[in-house]
Amino acid sequence: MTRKPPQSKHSAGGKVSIFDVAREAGVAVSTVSNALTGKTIVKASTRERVQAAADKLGYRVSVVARSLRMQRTFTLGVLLADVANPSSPDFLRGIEDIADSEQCSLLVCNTDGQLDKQLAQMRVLLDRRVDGLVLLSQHCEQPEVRALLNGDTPYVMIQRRSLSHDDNYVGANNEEGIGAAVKHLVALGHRRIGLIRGPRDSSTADERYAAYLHGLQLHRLPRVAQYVVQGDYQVNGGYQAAKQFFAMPSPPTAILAANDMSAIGVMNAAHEMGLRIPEDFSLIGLDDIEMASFSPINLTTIALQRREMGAAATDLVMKMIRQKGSLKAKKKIFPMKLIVRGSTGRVRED
Amino acid sequence: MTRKPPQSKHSAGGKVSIFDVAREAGVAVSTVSNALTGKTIVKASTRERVQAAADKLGYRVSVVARSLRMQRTFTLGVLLADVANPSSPDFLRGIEDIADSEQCSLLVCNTDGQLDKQLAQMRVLLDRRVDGLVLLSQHCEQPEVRALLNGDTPYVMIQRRSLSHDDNYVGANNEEGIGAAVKHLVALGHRRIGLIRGPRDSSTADERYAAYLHGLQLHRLPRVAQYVVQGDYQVNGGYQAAKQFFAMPSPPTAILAANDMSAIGVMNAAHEMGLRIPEDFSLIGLDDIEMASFSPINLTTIALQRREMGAAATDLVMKMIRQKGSLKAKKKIFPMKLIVRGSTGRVRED
DNA sequence: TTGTAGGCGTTATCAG
DNA sequence: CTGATAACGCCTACAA
Repeated sequence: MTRKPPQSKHSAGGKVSIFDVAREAGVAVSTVSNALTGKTIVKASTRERVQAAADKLGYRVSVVARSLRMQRTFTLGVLLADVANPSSPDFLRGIEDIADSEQCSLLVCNTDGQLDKQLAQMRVLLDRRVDGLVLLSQHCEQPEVRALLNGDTPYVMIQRRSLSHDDNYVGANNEEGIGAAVKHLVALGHRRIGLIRGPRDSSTADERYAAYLHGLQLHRLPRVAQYVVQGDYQVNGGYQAAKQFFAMPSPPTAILAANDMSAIGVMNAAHEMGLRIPEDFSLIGLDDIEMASFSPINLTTIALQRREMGAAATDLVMKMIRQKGSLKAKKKIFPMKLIVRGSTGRVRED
Repeated sequence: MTRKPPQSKHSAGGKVSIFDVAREAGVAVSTVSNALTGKTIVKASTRERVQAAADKLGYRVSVVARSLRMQRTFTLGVLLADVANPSSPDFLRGIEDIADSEQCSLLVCNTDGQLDKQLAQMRVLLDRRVDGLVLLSQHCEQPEVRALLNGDTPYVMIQRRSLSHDDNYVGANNEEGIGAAVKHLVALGHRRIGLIRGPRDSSTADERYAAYLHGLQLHRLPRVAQYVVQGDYQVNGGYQAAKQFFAMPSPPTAILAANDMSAIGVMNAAHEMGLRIPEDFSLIGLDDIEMASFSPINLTTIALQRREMGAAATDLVMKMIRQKGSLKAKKKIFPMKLIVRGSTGRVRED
């Protein structure tokens, strides 16, 4: 029953609050709230008066206060390995497309692929009470990660699928993409096809490896253990792998790189060793980052619909947010398409 | 087991609050707050008890509530033209470096270089009460922008300087960078140097244009109006410009591109026209994005310390935040360095 | 249609 | 050292 001292306790800190607008417009705060959030319940004339008062005072709603009250922050957390990786921004744009249309903002974090950083960033995001989480190529089997994901914050995985848990998941049809690539190479006469694998603890890298093996089998090509080298999705990994390949007595005549960046690494190595592409060997990347299309690179690659995937993932999260968590995990798999450019050619006659 | 009987008015929504921890630990909420935020005022034994209770309940502070109370969101807003531009992520990493170390998160927005989008995003960021703003290559002279910047939210401009206002500013020494490039070309015997300009309404593009003119003057080269073509910092702009150049009866023997992406556009055009670099003409980019160093590109370019610039800018904002706005605008100019690679060579003897 | 009051989860201010 | 309590700015029953 403590009656509040109902006068000018507000507008003290310089910032103008909803109270000030109410006073200026001569209405109650609830009316201001209703008017400004476009509720049809307020009379047009009242709304105009409120709007005028708000404009006059330069009032801007505090999303912080609204978030606390509504238990909703209109914010999504995005976890990337690295924004600087050329394929990340495309996913991000897709995520943003949907987030924007849903009045949500994006809290973007880099993890550099390190588990401890990922955990720290996830905790920050959760403490900030983001409405949802979009996890791009993140660790997803580690128990600490699962523990954090166990809360009631909706999330979706992109390009990393858990075997033991049923998550929202957006990925690509690796079987299809890699299959087309192998087929393309075989058609050009290649029989010794090297693979630069993606990093460990990556379901996507595993899938692609399996697809590669399957491709070989399909075309009755021998499996040569040496022809599979571990990469890291980076230029350097591709460079090292290429060095390794070309030190072999009988090197592959074609290389399937884990991604375009790895393929670039191969190009660097080739240049250094005086090998020409596709005259001396063929090369296929994966991602179809913009760079791959530039004349000097001109890389045959397997395209990923990154922007669409980001958008689809975010769509899924938004749905879960709206449904208050009572939505069972959905999966969405996007097609992959082989883009033939200049880095592949007929096998050289030895 | 996670569900508790609703005995208190708190902990109703499933989320455990500071009240629950207080009850569990048998102390007051204020003590929990003090203990968990590491205030030395609490006795060690109490702190441990509180910590144990918090862990047991899985308590996580609500940054939302804290933000409302403290009038500080520990959030910075970042405005980019486009994350997908290869130079953006490097700035972003620099910004993140500092933000992370200051426990701040980043709200990242794209504006696509459009004024209306920029204004909308700024409003969103301000409504969210970000502690500070980092504006990368954004419009900064428009009155609507100034009006928004007029509030008490600290901000810093990167690569866009206002003539009429005294802002925090982080930029690069364009005079130095362009100067070195022109000098390099002149030393190689070039006397017809073309410039692909950056977009309009960009102080940086203006500065670089001025530096180019100054460079010509310094080496007593004639100013040829035709040799300056408008670009857009994109591949296509560079492509178009190159087409324009090589349609001239006496085209430039060297091209200075507004940035590396424009230079790539020139490379694409050259390839199409059967022109070789640097045999037929020399090319210099600007930014030194990673791509520029890849063997197939191998672009001579003017390097920008993007990550450092992002970090410096964020440092400035953080300082302003701490000083509660009573800090006069600072400027920081970073050096630019010419990186000579394979796209420049001696002028061809005609 | 409009007004009143309570509470979202914290931290800061005091009083013990 | 610890505890009670008042804001922070907003939305939303519910009352008028």
